[in-house]
Parts: sequence; structure tokens; C-alpha cells
Amino acid sequence: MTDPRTDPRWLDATEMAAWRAFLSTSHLLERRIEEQLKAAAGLTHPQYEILVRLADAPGRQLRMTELARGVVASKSALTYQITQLEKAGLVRRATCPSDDRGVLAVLTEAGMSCLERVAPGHLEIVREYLIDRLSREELRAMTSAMRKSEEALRSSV
Amino acid sequence: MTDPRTDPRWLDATEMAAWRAFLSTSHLLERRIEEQLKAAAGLTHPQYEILVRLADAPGRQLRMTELARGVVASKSALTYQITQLEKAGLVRRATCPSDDRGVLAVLTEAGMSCLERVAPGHLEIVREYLIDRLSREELRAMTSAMRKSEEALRSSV
DNA sequence: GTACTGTCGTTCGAATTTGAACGACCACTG
DNA sequence: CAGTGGTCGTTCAAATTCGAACGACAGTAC
Repeated sequence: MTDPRTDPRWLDATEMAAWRAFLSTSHLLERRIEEQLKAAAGLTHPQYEILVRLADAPGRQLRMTELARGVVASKSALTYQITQLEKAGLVRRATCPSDDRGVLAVLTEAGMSCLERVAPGHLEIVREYLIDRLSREELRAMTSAMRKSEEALRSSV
Repeated sequence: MTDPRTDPRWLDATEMAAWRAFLSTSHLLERRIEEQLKAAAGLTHPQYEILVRLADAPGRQLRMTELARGVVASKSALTYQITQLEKAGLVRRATCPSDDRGVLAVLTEAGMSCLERVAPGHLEIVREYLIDRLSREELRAMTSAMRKSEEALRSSV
């Protein structure tokens, strides 16, 4: 068995601490956010993210595949969630004019106002447990770090 | 409607970019890790994390509740996963000598060697898509940031 | 001892996610 | 035009997660 401190397949103490902190924090944040959204609006976090992406998109609509990429969900999970949001009247499906295979997810007016109503409470959690706790420098470094990782992950598929 | 750029309930562009990068990266990393673990060992990420925590614990054993805190899982999710790991022979349950309500999850020899076999491939992913992409400074800042957030989240429960 | 309050881990049904398989359609080749 | 490979979104069964409810036990008060 090789020495964990020199074997490149392992992480040293600093690296392991970084990784575990990242992992725990992302899980804890996810839990906290889920709890807040459920209590405030009966939404799940994936559903909220879908609304955000649609609100930002031109025409407040996106192709299913593109939306799935954006929110990092599987195709089948997105199909399910869009169906749920459609039942709630926050999103509707439309046929894609340029591609008969395609389906557009469109944010309804009800969906937009729901998002506007829910966003402040949600972002307050993000502030309280993450953003507001970080120095300018930490925020900058974290963004840079996350972007590097994200790019590596997205370009590897 | 208030101006999003001055309303403290919203995030400015820099903060929002940081948050979104964090969110996307954590989801993408989770996906990538899940895929690697499944292919290499038929393990899920939660299962792997359980093995790691047990391996680190004194006597390679932990109370269910303590383990649930460590891996950030609900009690029922942990019950389920420990049952799965028990079927696989990687973990066994033991009664807690000091508290008849308690159950100890104990890492078996098979569990320990499974972990040793799987860890390198797993950590290689963590390196490739996160750790090795960061500068010393980014790693330091990210760790500091994550710890602050984690502490806030854990102490709020 | 009895009662009370809280913690422990499990169980249950409901909701969600996953990956594979599928039919429909697109774009290109010959 | 027929054929071919690839993409699109959906469907399905299986696996996993969640929260509420539960019985069992611990710790304390009286």
C-alpha cells in the first residue's frame, strides 16, 4: 500500500478538508433550501430552478433538452417536473415551430408571478447561509473555482 | 417592485454568478461521481460516504444518528442505505452497549477493503474535476468559505 | 415507582430520480 | 426518394428519498 501523502491518487489533508467541506456544505444547503421552498411555496428546488431558467430565457421559454442542461437534470426528471409544473399552471408546453421533435417549456404569467413572490425568501437563505458569510476575496475565489470545475465537467460530456 | 440591484433581498450580478456557479458545479460533480462509483463498484455516492465516515470513526463504527449527521442524510434514508450495505456485507448492525435504543453501524473487513479498492478511482475524479484545477489560493479560500457556511447551517438546526 | 418529555431507529406511503427502451422526427448520403 | 445515423422527448419499472407516525427506551421530576 502506497503512502497516502505522496500517492497522487489520494488527497493530502488540506485537499481532503476542502473536498469534505464542499460536500457537506452543498448537502446542507440543499436541505435548507428544499425546506424553505417547500414551506413557502410548495415548490421543490428543481422546480424553482426551472422557473428561474425560464424567466431568464428569451421569450421565457426553452427547449426541454436545453433546459435540462441548464438545471443539470436528466431528461426523464425534467419531463416529470415540467408535467408537475404544468398541473400547477406555472409552465405550459408548446410545440417547437422549427423542429417537430422539440417541445418548448414556456413560463406562464402565473409562473412568473409565483417566482417573483418566492424569490426573496429563497435568496435570503442563500444570503444568510452562504453569500453574506464570505469576504469579497472568498466570493471571488469561490466563483473562479466553481467556474473552472463547471467548465471541466461540462466539456467532458 | 423594488430595484433588484439595491434590494438586500436580491443578489447583485457578482453574487448571483457565484451562487449559480456553485449550484451547477455541485450538481454536475454529484452526477459525475455517481456515475463513476456505479461503474467502478456498484456503489452510490451516499453509500460511499457512509463507508468513508465509518472507516474514519474510532472502532470503525458509529451510531446511526451520528452517522446521519456526518453524511447529511435523513434518518430514514440512512436506515435504508445501511440495510443495503448490510445485504452487500460491507456493514453490519450491532446493538449499542450503552444505550438500548441505539444501533451501531460497523464497517466490516469486506467494507474496508471495498473502500480501499474504490477510493483511488473516486478521488481521481475529485482531483480531475475540482481539486487539481484550483490554485493554492482558490483552494484555501474555498475551504474557508465552505466551512463558514457549513458552520452556519449546522448551528441553525 | 409513576409520569412526563425527549431521543432513537424503523416503518410506511407518497413523491422523485434514474437509466434503458421506445417511437417520432431531423439531416445527410447515395 | 429510400436509407441511415443521430437527436428529441416520453414512458416504464426499479431504486431512492422524504416526512410523518410509531414503539421502545433514556433521563428527569415528583
